[in-house]
Parts: sequence; structure tokens; C-alpha cells
Amino acid sequence: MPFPAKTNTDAILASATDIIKTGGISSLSMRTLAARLGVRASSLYRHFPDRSSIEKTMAVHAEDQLLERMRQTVDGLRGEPALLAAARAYLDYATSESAFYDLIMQSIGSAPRASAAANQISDFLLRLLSDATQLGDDPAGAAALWSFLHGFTVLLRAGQISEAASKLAFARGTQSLLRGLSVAAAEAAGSPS
Amino acid sequence: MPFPAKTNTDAILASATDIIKTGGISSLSMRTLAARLGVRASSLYRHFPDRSSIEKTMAVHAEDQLLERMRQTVDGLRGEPALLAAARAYLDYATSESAFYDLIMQSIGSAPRASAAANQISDFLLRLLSDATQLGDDPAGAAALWSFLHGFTVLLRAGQISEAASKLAFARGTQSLLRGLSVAAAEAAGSPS
DNA sequence: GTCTATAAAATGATAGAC
DNA sequence: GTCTATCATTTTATAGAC
Repeated sequence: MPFPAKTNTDAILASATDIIKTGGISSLSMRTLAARLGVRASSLYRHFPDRSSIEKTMAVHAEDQLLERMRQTVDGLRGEPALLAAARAYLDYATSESAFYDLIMQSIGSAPRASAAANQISDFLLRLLSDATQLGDDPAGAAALWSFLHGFTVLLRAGQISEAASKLAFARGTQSLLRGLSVAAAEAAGSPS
Repeated sequence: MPFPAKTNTDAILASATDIIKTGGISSLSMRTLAARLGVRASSLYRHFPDRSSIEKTMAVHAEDQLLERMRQTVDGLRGEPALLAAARAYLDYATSESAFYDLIMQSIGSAPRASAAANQISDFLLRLLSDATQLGDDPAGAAALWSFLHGFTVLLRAGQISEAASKLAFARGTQSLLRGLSVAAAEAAGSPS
């Protein structure tokens, strides 16, 4: 072996993570990545077939991480408190790990249909909502909840929701949506008026 | 005038609109735009100083159009029906004019603080919500509503919410959020328990 | 106002030496 | 496994002729 290995899969992913955390997904290129690792861009193709495979690997990791954060947060909780805590964990992850969160949403958005990761998030919210309302599965309600979570993330980051007011606004939004869905589900379940 | 004018501001914007409607914002370049107009890319700089000014002009137009659609829709309506109709108009615009909607959100996301357009949308939702709940201004509630609207748009387009179920899911989400916010606002306003 | 020509900078990716 | 060298492409934007 005339040339010792100067990098490896893990090191590449670690550097790629640093890069997107600093400058966003668009700042990741084979050249910027190689430069950070002290190698040439062409060397990276021994470890990954192309650029998109590096992004894809990070995206999968991000999806696992988001779900894990929410699961850890709801550990020991049930009903409404569990749902509120999970919602908070979602927002916390989306804001503190915004680059990873972008990878998740980019992955979901570019998939033809609902991706496996998307289904996991959707199912997780579906179960939390069902447990909180005690009124059975509510796919439409879960979709509404996820819509609120993602939308809030985007508007908060865009500066449209002030940092100061965000905590209260988020709690009010989450609780209001949950209460409204509970009432709507109860009516649909056969308790008219 | 040795060279007759082959294009103008309006023609450029019309072609730019066609391009982004077909291939999204990223497909718009000075070259693709010029090719569609039958001129050279360099000629465009006589009409617009740079590429971003073309995007900006379209974004402003899109913002006006979205607000106009919502205003027309709520014309003659008040209270909850007005809010539900406006929400529907928002989603309709975002899905039928997705490229323009992307321009709006891109503009909002890249602005340092809350942009003028963002404030107009926010204020519009604020007034609708206030009129629907009859409980005064609720900035947090308006932010929650907008969050839901944008998030739903994104998830619907990503295929995470089925087309078939979207109409019902959207109506349920909007109504549930409104009802929940009404209750929360009433409690905060001094009608405890 | 449009043209040709060109600058200047990125990008992803490959061939082949070592 | 890494290197040099290079290809091929795309992009925004400018200079100057006509």
C-alpha cells in the first residue's frame, strides 16, 4: 500500500455534517468536503459513488435522530402531555439541528410518494394523537398536527414569529389544535351536538 | 435604431413565469429565459440589472396575487365562514400556482426580518381570526394558523397527504385549530373554566 | 437594444499514474 | 486509496462592435 488511507466513511460524514451545519446543504460540494478532510475531491469517490449518496446517508441519520429525540422525550408520558412534549421535541430538533432537518424535509419532498421516514413520523404522531384524544386513529388529525409543526418551524426560522413570543405561540397552537381535534373526533365518533 | 426591440419587460416576465411554472424556480436562468424569448442572455441586462431582480419582481406580483385571491374569496363573508374560505383560497393558490407560492416563501425566508409581504399576510389572518373568534387580536393564534396553512401545503405537495383525503383533512385541521384557538382565547380573556 | 466574445467561477465526475 | 490532470457543464455578468 503505497498510499496510507487519509480518510474513511465516518470521517467524510463527520466533515459533511460540519459543513452543512455551518453553511447549509447548498454549501456541501465534493470540493469543499475534500478540502476539509485534507484530500482531493476525486478521492471521495472511493468511499461514496456520488454526492447524493452522502446526502442520502446523512438524511437517514437525521430521520433516525429526530424520531429518537421524540421517543426519548415522551418516555414515561402518556396522553396530552406526551403529545405536547413530542411537539416541543420536534421543534427543538428542527431549530437546533436545522441542517439535518432540512435534509429530512428535502428527502421527503423529493420522494415520489410518502417515504419510509415520512411514514414513521406520521405513524408516531398518529399514535400520540390517538392516545391523547382516546378516540381512535385520526390520520387527518395527525396530518394537521404535522402540518402545524413543520409550518411553525419554517415561519419561526424566517423571523416571522419572534423568538420571544415563539414559546407561547407554539404551546398555544399545539394545545388549541389538539383540543379542536378532540372535539371534532368526538363528534365524528358518534357524540353529536 | 439599427436593431428593433425584440423583447421588453413584460415579455421577459411572462416567459420567466412560464419557465418556473414548468420546471420550478431553479430552472430559471438568464440563458433559459433568453432562449425562450429568442434573444441572447446578455440582452436581458438592458431590461433588468440582474437575475435576482427578475425573481423579486415576480415574487412581489405573487404576493399581491395571493392576497387578492384571499380577499376576493372572503368578500361578503364574516366570522368563521370567512376564515375557512380564506384558508381554502390560500391552499388553492399554493397548489395551483406552486411556483409563485415558492417565490413568496423564498422571499420571506431570505429576508432578515419579517418582510412587508409577510406582514400583510399575517395581518390579514390576524383580522380574520379576530373576527371569527370575536375575542380580540391573537397574534399567536394567527401565527399558528399560518403555520398550519404553510405546513399543509408542503406535506400535500410532498405526497404525504393523499389527494383524496386532503380536502377533508384540510377542513378538519382548519376548523379544529379555529375552535381550539377560540376556547384558548376565551379562557385567556377572562372566562375561566 | 442586440449581438459576439469572453471572463470568472463553480460544479460533478472520470482516467490513469503511483 | 490518493494523486494529477482533465473533461464537460453550467452559471452570472461584462466589454465593446454594430
